[in-house]
Amino acid sequence: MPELPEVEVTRRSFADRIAGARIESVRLGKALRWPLGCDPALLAGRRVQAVRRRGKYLLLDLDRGLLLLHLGMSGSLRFDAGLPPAAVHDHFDLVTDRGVLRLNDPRRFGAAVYCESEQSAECRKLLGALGVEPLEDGFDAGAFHAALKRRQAPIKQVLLAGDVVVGVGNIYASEALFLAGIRPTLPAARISRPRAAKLHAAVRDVLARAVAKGGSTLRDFSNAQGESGYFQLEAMVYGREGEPCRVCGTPIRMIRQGQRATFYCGQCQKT
DNA sequence: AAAAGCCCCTGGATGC
DNA sequence: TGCATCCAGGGGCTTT
Repeated sequence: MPELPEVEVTRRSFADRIAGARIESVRLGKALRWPLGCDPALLAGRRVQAVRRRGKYLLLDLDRGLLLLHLGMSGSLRFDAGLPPAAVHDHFDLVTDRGVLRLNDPRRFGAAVYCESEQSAECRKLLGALGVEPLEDGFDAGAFHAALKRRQAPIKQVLLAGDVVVGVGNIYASEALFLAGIRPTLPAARISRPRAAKLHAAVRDVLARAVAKGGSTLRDFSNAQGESGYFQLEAMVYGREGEPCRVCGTPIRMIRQGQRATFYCGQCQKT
């Protein structure tokens, strides 16, 4: 479910409210992707100072150490005082004096991992290879083009890999390529400078619009206050196999790239 | 170094 | 209604 926009919207929905909160306890449910990495009791008494985002990870800065949270494929966070008792898929509760931060994640691809610091081996293993943030100034069209030049893999898979640019998930990869008029199967290295610039703009545009709208979501996304994205991003191609292209009317095609579905318009994305 | 596959897990939709 | 099959928004790890 969560790509960069959903993670960012989630972050914004509780960052200010949790900043300064004192951790009282941690409750763990069934195992997530990785173990917490420390004795939960060790966290009691620490304070949450800030919540940052790196790619699709959320970083909770504590007065000592930090907590990495990832929503995986099916995770969502809530932060509130007076949450109901933990239910089946609630696998992590950070109980604070201002409320409980709860990770609900049916498929358990998500994670909550404690790191002593951002320089720790554990933290670097998870965050070290991540590419640039698409919505920050470091995302530069020229550098983006140069990075694509070094990759022979299909552009869709390079976008998804996250080592060039982070946060572009399966939905927005298809959407950005449609906006840029680029065929998803095109080897990244074959994209010209002007077309790379167009893709650069498309990635920014689609992600920024989704953040502004409160997180697009095809199904059931809600932020940490339990509010749905009040708007469903109208997908141009994602999930629309066989339906007419919104620009030219040609039926949208679906293919598989690395076990993931890709959608595109054969007419608007000829090369 | 880069690319391609595999796999973790549960639930909902679809088909017989 | 019941059961099998397929599919899902991520990403680290292992193998080529």
